[in-house]
Amino acid sequence: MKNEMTVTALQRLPVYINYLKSLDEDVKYISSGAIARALGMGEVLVRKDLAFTSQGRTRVGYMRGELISALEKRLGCNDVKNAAIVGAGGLGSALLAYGGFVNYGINIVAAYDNDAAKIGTQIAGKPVCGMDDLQKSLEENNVTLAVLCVPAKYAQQVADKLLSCGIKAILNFAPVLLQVPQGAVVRNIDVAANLAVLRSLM
Amino acid sequence: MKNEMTVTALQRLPVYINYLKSLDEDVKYISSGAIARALGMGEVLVRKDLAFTSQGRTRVGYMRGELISALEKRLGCNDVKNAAIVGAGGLGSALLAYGGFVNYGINIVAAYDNDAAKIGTQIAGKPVCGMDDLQKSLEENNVTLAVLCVPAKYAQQVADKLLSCGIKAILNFAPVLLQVPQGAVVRNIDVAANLAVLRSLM
DNA sequence: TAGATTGTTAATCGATTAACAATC
DNA sequence: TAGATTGTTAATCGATTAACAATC
Repeated sequence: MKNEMTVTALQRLPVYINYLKSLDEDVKYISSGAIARALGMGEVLVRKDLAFTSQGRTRVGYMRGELISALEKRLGCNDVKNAAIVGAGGLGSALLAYGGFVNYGINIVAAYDNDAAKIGTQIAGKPVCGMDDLQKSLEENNVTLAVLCVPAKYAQQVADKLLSCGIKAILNFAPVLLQVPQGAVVRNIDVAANLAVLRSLM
Repeated sequence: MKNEMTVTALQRLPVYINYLKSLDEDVKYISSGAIARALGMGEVLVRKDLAFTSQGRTRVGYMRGELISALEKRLGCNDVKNAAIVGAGGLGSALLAYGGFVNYGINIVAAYDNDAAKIGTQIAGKPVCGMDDLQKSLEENNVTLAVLCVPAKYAQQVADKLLSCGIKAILNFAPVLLQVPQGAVVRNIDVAANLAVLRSLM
């Protein structure tokens, strides 16, 4: 299993996983051509993306279950990783309650917020913690991955604090380009921008 | 102002807008080089992206306010467009309350849901409507743009209904590849997949 | 066997960057 | 003027697709 894979290709793995899981249970094997047609992609690209799994069998295709497992393994879904939601507003609360992360071996353990009215409460069964003694709390919860759902205005300063307390990767929903030190990883999701781009494609 | 612009380039326009708006008010002019450094991009790419605005002045750069206006105009932020949130669960409710869409001239007018307990109520001052007589309701609200926040299981069937009732573009949060007819536009945001990809980049 | 399918090498396509003339 | 900056043409880089040998 070779490990050189571009981010572009990596991003397609969840797409394959979702599609493969959506198939009827009695679909045991599937070819690159069938996947490509279903997803509107070129079949060579599908084969190239899936080649690392060594699951392809000539004349047969890929065994669905094994392929899903191999893709999940490549994405790191096997070793469960804890994550925290930072900012327990509307979006943060919704993500706390969202069950979709477990599919990728991600365990949302807590939210962090500095609203005294929220601290100590639970949302969707998960505790809302304060931001004092953040480092200790993150260590106790074994969290190095954060989802940042604070207002844009505070995003950079909260990110700075998170990174200084041991967070290594941030999924950022604020429409702000975070400045982070070498070694930290950030991905951005700007919902409003996505909707604006969609509108201009109508 | 030329109009041939790839989706790739189009997606960068909100990034420029956000950055330019974040600058101190007394920054009147800015060069492509300064923008590039701030955003970690190549400066030629910035110039290419901004050339359509005809705002660049040699030796001077771009006048910030005019540049923002030109970018907003290109994105279509000027003619305000109505949109609906479909699925008034946690995520849908959070998006109803989110104020960031107005920056792009998008007006969230209502939510749609088929939970009788929610229909007729308001969330963040916006009405939650039922899905009966959807076509009429969408027409009355003048909505052709929808944000789909229903569980994956129902995403395709709800999308079908939306499209049959006049919706032309869907921002889809369900981890499902929607099958839509020619002419309809879809963009997908899979939050869990994004977090999984981020994790595997740590 | 013949035919369907994989994986890889070479070619193409599209996006970014380099080079540079134009301008103020 | 000299120097800073733009916009565009040509070159490069990276990702996708075409061609094809290998295989069962």
